[in-house]
Amino acid sequence: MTNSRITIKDLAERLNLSISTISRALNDHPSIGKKTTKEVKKLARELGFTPNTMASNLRRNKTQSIGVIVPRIDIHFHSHVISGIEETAYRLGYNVTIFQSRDSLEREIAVTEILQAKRVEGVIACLGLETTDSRHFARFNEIKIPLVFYDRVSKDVESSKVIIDDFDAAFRATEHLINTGCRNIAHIAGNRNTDIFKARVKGYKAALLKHDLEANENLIQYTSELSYEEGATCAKKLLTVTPLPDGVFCANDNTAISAIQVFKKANLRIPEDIAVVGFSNYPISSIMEPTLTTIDDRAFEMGQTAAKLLIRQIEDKDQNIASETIVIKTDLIVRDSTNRNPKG
Amino acid sequence: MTNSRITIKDLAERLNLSISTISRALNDHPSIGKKTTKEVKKLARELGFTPNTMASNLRRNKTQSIGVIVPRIDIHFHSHVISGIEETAYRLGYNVTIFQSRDSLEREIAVTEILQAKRVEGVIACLGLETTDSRHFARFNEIKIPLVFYDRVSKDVESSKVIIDDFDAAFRATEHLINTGCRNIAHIAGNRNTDIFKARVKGYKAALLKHDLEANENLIQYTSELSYEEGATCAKKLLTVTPLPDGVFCANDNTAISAIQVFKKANLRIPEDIAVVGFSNYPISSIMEPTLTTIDDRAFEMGQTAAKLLIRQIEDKDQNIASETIVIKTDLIVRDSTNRNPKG
DNA sequence: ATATTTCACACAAACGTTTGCGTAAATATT
DNA sequence: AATATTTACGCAAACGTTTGTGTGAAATAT
Repeated sequence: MTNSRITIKDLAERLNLSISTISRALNDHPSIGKKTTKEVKKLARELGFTPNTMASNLRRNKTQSIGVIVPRIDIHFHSHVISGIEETAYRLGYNVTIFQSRDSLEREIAVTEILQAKRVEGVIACLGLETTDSRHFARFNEIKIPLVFYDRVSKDVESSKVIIDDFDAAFRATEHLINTGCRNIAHIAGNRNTDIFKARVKGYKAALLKHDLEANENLIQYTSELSYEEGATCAKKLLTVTPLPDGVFCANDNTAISAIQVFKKANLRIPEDIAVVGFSNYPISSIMEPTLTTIDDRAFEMGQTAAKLLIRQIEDKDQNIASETIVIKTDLIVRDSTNRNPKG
Repeated sequence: MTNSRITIKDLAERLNLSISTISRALNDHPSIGKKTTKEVKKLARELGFTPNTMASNLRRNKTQSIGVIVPRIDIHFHSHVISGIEETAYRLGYNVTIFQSRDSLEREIAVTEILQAKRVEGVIACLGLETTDSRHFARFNEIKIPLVFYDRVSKDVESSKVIIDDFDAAFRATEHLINTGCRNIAHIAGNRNTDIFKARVKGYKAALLKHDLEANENLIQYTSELSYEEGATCAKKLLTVTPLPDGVFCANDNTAISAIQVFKKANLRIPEDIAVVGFSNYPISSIMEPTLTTIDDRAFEMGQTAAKLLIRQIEDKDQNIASETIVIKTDLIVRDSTNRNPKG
C-alpha cells in the first residue's frame, strides 16, 4: 500500500506542521514537544518514510561513507582487511564503497578522482603493484580528506599508515628456525624493489647475525612476485647448493608450499632434513602436510585498525589531522613444518 | 594552491557566465558553444574543480551506486563474487557499497533499511545462514528498487536470481566418478535444509540411478556446515562401511580435503583405492597432493552476471522489471584425485 | 531589406533536507 | 498584574547541481 517517495514535506502537510518541525522531530531535537515528536515518528513509520540521505548529505555536507581502494578484492589478505574495515565502519555508522585498482596505475588514479567527486569522508588504500609514484593521492590532502594506507603504503604523500613489522616478523621467523636447530638457513624473497619484502630480507639477515651465522648471499633466492611457480624454481636451486640448507624462511605461504613439495619429491623429510616457515597464514597452511609454520599477518585486525584510525581522523577534523603510523604485531604460528627439535 | 570547495558557481563568476551554462558546458550539452565549453573545462581543470556528486545525485535522483549484502566478505567464494560485481559495476559507471550480514538476520534487516535510505539504485544480496524468512527484502520491491540474489536466494520475495545448477554439477561430478570406474560412491553432503545442498544430493542420486547403481542411504553423510572437521568425521565413518566406497563426491572442497587426509592416513591410495571429487575449486585444490578434482563454481562470473543483470534492470526502469533467473554453467576440473582409469 | 530560423546563453525553479533566527503562547518570576 | 523566561513551533535560506523555458543576437532564408 505504501508508495515510492514520501518526504518530510508530505508528513508536514498531513500533520499541519512545518517541515522544519518534522525534521527536528525525526532527529529528536529538544525544542520539539514530546507529544509532537511521537506523532511525527508514528506517522513516519506508518507511511514507510525513509529520509532521503542524498538531500541530508548535501545539506550537512556529510556522506557517512568511506572509500576503499585495494588491488584486488579476491586476494585472501585483502578480503580479510576489507572485512575488518566494513565491520568497524558499520559499527561506527559509516558505510564503505569499494574499488579495485587491479594493480593498474591508470585505474588507481581514476578511482581517486571518483572518490573525490563522491565526497567520501575518508579513504583507505593499498597501493597496486604498478604504483611507484603515488602522488595522485595528494589530492586528498589538498581537500583535507583523511587518508590511511595499509600494507603497501605511499612514501610520496603525507598520510597515516597501518602496517605490520615485517622486519620483526622475519627476524622472529628466522630465529625460530635457529632455535629449532637450523644452522644453514635459506630465504625465498619477494620483489627486491618492494619495501615490505626488503624489510623481510633485513630481518632474516639480522637474525642470522645475532646468532653468529653467516648470511650467505646465494642462500637468498629472489622472486618477482612470490608465485607458487617461482617458489618451486627457487626450491630447486636451493637443492643444488652445498651444504644443503637445513631451513628455509619464505616470504609468503605460496612459495613455502611449493618449496615443501619440491623438497618432498627430492625425498627430503620436512622438518627433519629441512624446516620451512612461510608468511601470511593462508588457510591451506593449517591443512597441508606437514602443516606449515608461518607468520599470521593479522589482516582482519589491520582493517579494523585502519578504519578506526580513519574515522577518528574524520571526526576530529577541526584539529589538524596528525598523521599516525600504527604497527601491528604479528604472530608466529608454529606448526609441523618446523617441529623437529623443540628448544625455544 | 588549490583549495577545498570550488563549485560551478565559482566558475560562473570567474567567466561571467551563468551557472546553467557552466553545468551544461561541463556535460557537453550541444547548446553551448564549442569555444565556451573549452574555456569552462579549462578553468575547471585549473581550479581543480570536481563536481559535487551529492548535489547532482539529489537533483537527478540518481546515485550511481549499488548495494551489496553478503554474509562475509572474507570467504573465498564471496570475495570472488564481489570482485566480479565491482569489476562490471565500475565499467558501467556504478560504484558498490558493501555490507556484510555476518550471517545475522538482525543485521541483514538493518542493512536493508540503510540501503533504502542511501537510495542505492539496486541491490545484490546473498542470504545469511540465519535467514529463513527473507521478507525484509520485500521493501525493495515496494519502492521499485531492482534486486538480484545470488547463490543463496530468497523464495519469499519476487526477485532476479543468479545461481549455478547444483543438480547438474553434482550429477556430472558423480558421473565422472562412475566413468572413472567407481561403483560404490559415497557423498558427503551439506546442510539438509539448504536448497543448494539438497540439489547436490539429488544430482548425486540421479547420476547413480542413470547408471543403475544403488543409492545407498548410508553412503550419504550429512554435515551441518561442511567444515573441515566434519569432513574428517564423515570420512572416518565411511571407512567403516562395507564394502568400502571406491569414490566420494563431497559437497565442498573442505570436506574433500579432510576426507583425503583421513583416507591417506588409513593407508588408502587416492585415487586408486578411493577417488574423490570436491566442490568449489578452492586454490588449495590445485596445490594439494594429490590435486583435487572439483567443480569450479564460477564465483567471479557470477558476480559479473549479477551486476550486469542488475544494472540492466536499473536502466530499463521504465518498462516493468521482469524478474529473471540466470543459471551459470559450472566446470568440472579433473585432477589427480580421480585420475585412475581414464575412460570418459 | 525584412522575416524566419538557429545559436548561445541566462533565469529561475526544483531536488529534500538542515538550521539560524524569529515569534507567539505558556509558564515562571517579581 | 506586569515583566521575564521558557517552550514549541514556523519562516526562509542554504547546500550545489540539473533542466525547462525564455531571449536577445547572429545567421540564414525570403
